[in-house]
Amino acid sequence: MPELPEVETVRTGLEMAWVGHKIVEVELRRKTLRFPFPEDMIERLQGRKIVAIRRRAKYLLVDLDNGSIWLNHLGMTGRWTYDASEYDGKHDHVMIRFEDGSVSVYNDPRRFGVMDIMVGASHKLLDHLGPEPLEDWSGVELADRIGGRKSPIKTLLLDQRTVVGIGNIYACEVLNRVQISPTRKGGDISEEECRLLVSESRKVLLEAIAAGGSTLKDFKAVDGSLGYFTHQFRVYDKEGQKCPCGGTVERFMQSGRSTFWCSSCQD
DNA sequence: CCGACAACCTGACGGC
DNA sequence: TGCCGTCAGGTTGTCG
Repeated sequence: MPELPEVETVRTGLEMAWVGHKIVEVELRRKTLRFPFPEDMIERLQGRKIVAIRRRAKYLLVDLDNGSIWLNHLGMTGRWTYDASEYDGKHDHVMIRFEDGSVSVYNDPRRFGVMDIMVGASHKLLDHLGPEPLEDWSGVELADRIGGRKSPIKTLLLDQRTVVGIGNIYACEVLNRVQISPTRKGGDISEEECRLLVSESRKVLLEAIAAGGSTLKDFKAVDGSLGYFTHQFRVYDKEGQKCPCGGTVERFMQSGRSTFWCSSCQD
């Protein structure tokens, strides 16, 4: 489900619902998602007040009032909702109840999501992550990182070591907007093109955040609202349809993922 | 070191 | 109606 704009949309929603509230009850309906829940996750959350919710890459970092951090990743289909009146959906795996009686439920059909409690400031899953595209990224930085690489630029943009937050939708959209072929080798991308990739990536991500993310099937914000950036897709999931340039959108597989692009304007 | 690929899991959809 | 193959917003680990 979530790339940076979707995670950011969820973060904003959770921030409004959770910050300042104390967790009084946590219930786990199963022992694992992608990894097992930490043994002591329930005890570490119960009785804690949430003081802030941050995002690093596609991870949500929930700051607790004792200094520890509750790490969340939504995988492909993870979703938080609040004020869920029921907690018996087939894929409702986690429930947290706050002091004021409100309830939030984590639902995740494919269970690729992750939850963990960080004790220090670092975590194995965060160690290798590249720059935040909306903060400390630049054309020079990107050129540095992909220089000499033989992998296709599409694959490199998806690699969270190159830059974080970009997934399959936005990688396709950005490459179409800058008219670069997804098959170009990283090492063959000029510094000027890197600058272009950086500025256009930021633009697309910000537009998508403003639209509340992209809803393909099941993505929804915490309050249930849909993401409207889907309507601004130029190529993603548009095989056979018209690219804005007049060409036709094509699809092929790269490293196991579908790439949507237009051979008329991207080269 | 690098890149392709399978694996994790459920559900939706199209073809027969 | 059912069965099978394919694909889906992500990430990790393995193999050549």
